[in-house]
Amino acid sequence: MNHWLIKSEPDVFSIHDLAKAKKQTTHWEGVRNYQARNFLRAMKHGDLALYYHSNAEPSAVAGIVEVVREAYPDPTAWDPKSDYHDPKASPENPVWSMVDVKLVEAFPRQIPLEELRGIKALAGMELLRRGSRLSVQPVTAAQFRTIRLLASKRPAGRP
DNA sequence: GCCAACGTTGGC
DNA sequence: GCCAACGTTGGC
Repeated sequence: MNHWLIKSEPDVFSIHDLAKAKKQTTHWEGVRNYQARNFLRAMKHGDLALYYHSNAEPSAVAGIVEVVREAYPDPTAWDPKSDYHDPKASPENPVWSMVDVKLVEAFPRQIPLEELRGIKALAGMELLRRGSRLSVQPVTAAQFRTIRLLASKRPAGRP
């Protein structure tokens, strides 16, 4: 099983929105970066992903989701009314893909980016790379485990 | 709101 | 194929 990290701006769609969604499941549409798309296409049913809130206060890992449907065409790409419209795309040539993800857990304590930066075991994470803005990215099983464990503990350095 | 970093576009 | 200009992402 592979592990991933997916970003969403909570003002657009937060993990709490996902918790309220039908079957706590959503289409992960709107990815318009080829590298991110290729990672979406590599996702397998049952893979787990960290759900990251970007452009948030604070930006943080907010929970975990599970891939419940593997990549298929993203119809918002050829919808001229969609914010995600791409004139290159059509039903015959979808260009872009999406997966379906289902909520596994909304962390009772979100892990802010600043805290992640202080953790040695996470030093190699793509998310922490300077200038990194990839919205779908792989994480190692060890990184995934480290963050999941952090979410169940008090913040580092507090009594 | 600013701006650095990055990806994409298009002229040549 | 190069690269300048532009648009976007996302931390701060």
